[in-house]
Amino acid sequence: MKGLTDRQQEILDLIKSNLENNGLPPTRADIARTLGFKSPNAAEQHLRAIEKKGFISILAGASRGIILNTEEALGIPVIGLVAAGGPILAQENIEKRIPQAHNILSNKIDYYLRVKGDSMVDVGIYENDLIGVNKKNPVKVGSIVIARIGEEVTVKTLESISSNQVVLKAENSEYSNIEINPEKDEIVFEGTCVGLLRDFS
Amino acid sequence: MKGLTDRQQEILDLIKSNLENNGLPPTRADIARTLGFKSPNAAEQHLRAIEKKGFISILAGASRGIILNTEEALGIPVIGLVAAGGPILAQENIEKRIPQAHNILSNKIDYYLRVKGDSMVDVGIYENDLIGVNKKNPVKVGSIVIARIGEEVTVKTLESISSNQVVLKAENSEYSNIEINPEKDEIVFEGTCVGLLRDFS
DNA sequence: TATTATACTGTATATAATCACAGTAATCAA
DNA sequence: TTGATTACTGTGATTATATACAGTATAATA
Repeated sequence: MKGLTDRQQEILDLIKSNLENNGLPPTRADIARTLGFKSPNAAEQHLRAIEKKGFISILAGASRGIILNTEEALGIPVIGLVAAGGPILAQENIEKRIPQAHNILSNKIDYYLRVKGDSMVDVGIYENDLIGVNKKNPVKVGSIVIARIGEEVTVKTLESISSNQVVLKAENSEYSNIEINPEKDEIVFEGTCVGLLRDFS
Repeated sequence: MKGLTDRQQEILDLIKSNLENNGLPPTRADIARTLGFKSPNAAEQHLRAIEKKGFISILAGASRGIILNTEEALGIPVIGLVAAGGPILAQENIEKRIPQAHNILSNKIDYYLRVKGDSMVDVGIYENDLIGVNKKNPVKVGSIVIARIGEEVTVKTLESISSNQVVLKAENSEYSNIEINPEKDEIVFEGTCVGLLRDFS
């Protein structure tokens, strides 16, 4: 799945905004009109290119038959138990997907992670809550981070960080801090916590 | 906005499922095929009737030009400050709407209410969280209820209830319980808390 | 250097889809 | 018992839409 050109991206965005604002995909003529093409065939050919790259599917013969294949359309993955060893977002860790509805949470969520244990109750994060994780947010002192230490994934507040010591703070007085020497033990920051979902039973 | 007949409801449901599963609205022929009509015109006439009752809009001349006007399509209202006196869901209380994406929270959410104050921190409900409120859930002892006492709306745990005393418990040791005699003071249960959304900044 | 991909215009056509018109039949309210 | 609403069949015109074919031009790739 290669990357889209600027023009192709523009068309993909147009399809998304059409779906969002009007509730249906655009026609070739719609696209041509909006982007100023004089021929609907220009839109047709762009759509073919975008389909070839895997971002959409085109239903043959159907009017407005454009289906999004983007991650957004699939939904945001919910990660339950993380299998030891592999990457968090590996297929086998995906418990389900939930529709991406922006505006629900204001920050970009790459995936949801189901909380195990009660080490963060003092900041209102409870067992079985889903925390929204952003992979690219800069990890900074004071933010709640998702860290992988060896094969274990944990959620803690980043207390301090330096070249030879990382301190992760559990927000529960019954737990003690985790201190890691990154020169000796492997620690990877998977992202920061930017949102939270909770179901009451 | 009158109610739909069974058949009309069936067609509205079909439109919704088509949108959800295929990402685009059905054609008249699609509807006819799915429901076993021998004429696409049967679908046409049902759509007109549904439009007349206000549940959809039909875009003249556009293929698949069916737009949902249902509450689900508009999104779930988010209630900020509740104006004194009026009903919670009054237009002026609606801060914004967020897309209804089922699967996000498993329970039915009628509206979201922005939390004021810290009276529920001990059960992990913080100021500015959005709590998902279900209006029809049976109010029972132990559940978190949204209650209107006189003109004020409050979120508390229902501690006990009888004909002459309702006890609402603040989940914060710095607050004391609220005791109300429903024979003297007006108390209305607006719903129960079934979900929670939080944004981390 | 030939080839492929990108980014279009322009024309044409088959067919997908809306939608009007003409009926039939049953139910329900005035 | 007349009219309105519901719930369809059946036909066909009109138009909306997808999509093939024939070009032009530029930039990147092999």
